[in-house]
Amino acid sequence: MANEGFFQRVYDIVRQVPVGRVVSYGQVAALVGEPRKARFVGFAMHSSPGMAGGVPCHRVVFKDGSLAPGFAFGGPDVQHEMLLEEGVLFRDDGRVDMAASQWEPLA
DNA sequence: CTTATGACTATGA
DNA sequence: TTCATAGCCATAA
Repeated sequence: MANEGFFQRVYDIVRQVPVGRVVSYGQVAALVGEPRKARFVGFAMHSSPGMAGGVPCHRVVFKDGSLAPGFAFGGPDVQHEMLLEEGVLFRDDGRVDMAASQWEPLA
């Protein structure tokens, strides 16, 4: 493991995110051991096989809890709805309540 | 080989 | 609080 491409490692982490939880791009990057590649985490999601590949890219959000504008499954509203279905808590601003729904890796 | 691009984040106004 | 800019570095052409 860990010898695969950077993207492959990102998919591996995102795949471990449980339902009802979200992670920030920077957090995923940190979990793969490279916190400076936060942008490529998002880029990896763009190239990700999606749910079909076991990569719930809709659970990956900004550190702020905002969703990706314009690159979600058809609109941030769709991603927002999907997360609601998974039990993710949202604030009135339309942002994810990171304090309650951010995934904390259990080593 | 070089250049351009990007689902980010931190910082400053 | 929101908005704009800089730095970040892998991937594609």
